[in-house]
Amino acid sequence: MIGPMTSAAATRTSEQTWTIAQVAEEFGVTHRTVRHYEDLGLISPERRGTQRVYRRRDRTRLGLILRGKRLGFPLEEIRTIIDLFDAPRGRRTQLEYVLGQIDERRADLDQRLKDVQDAIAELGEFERRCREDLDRLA
Amino acid sequence: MIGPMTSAAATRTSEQTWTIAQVAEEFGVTHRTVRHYEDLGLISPERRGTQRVYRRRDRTRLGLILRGKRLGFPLEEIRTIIDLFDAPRGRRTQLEYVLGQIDERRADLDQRLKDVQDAIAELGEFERRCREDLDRLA
DNA sequence: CTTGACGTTGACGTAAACGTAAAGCATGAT
DNA sequence: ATCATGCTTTACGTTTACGTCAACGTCAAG
Repeated sequence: MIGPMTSAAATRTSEQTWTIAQVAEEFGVTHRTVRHYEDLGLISPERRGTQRVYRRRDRTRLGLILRGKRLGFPLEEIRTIIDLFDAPRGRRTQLEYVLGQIDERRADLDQRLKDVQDAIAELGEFERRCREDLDRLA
Repeated sequence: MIGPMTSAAATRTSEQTWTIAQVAEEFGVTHRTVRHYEDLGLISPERRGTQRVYRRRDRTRLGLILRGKRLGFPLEEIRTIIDLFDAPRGRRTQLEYVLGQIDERRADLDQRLKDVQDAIAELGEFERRCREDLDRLA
């Protein structure tokens, strides 16, 4: 079967769902990787019987996970970060805790931003020198 | 002994050098880490007899390595990148190869830049919602 | 000349992040 | 009914990036 699972006449108004093969394909990872993230508690798809059923929420989290990986964060840290987005924010103390965590994360990301910008700048400078060398050769 | 090695009356005009303990301390890593990078060929300090002698060049490379790590690049890839900076650029074909590599690297870094910017933006949006919640609680 | 303090080379250990079978269900198609 | 597909768990293997001894060299200070 091709395309999202719609279980025929059943849950049409309900949310769209995907199989593990579909999300793995979509995000360019293996099913093993997806299940590994579940083992670590980064995603928790429902079960239709024994099979995993992925919803939009799971795909969103998977996207956050992979972006976090591209930025070099370890999976455990990524888990605490994306859990933060779903954390309860009812009480004032909880909200203040969350806001504190946000500041920590931002400091981390600011460092990454500086790193990337510096790297890009140096690469540009290096390219400029290379082009100079190339011109001199002409 | 404290401070950089100056070998008393000898090489004063020569370059300043450091011991492994000094560079490790300076960059906040262990000596084991520094030697590991050497094993992988990311740095290659000279030897004064049996001991390693680090110069400015080695410290520069070490800085590049650690920044690459913060950006999530594997050490092997980092090696190819920083080797690029020291690559011979005498012939035109070599220069064109280097310029091609630069473009690949830049594409990678551009993706990282977008990732960081997106993450920071989402974090800001999330913080805004949290502050709204906090205001409503007041 | 012996003691530290620091440096060196193995060599094995480990944690993270999966890879890779192996072997068993479940379900639609023939 | 069986057969192929796809999903499942279990479990051991692998790679990366070091940690952690162990055992030895070396050199200035007491």
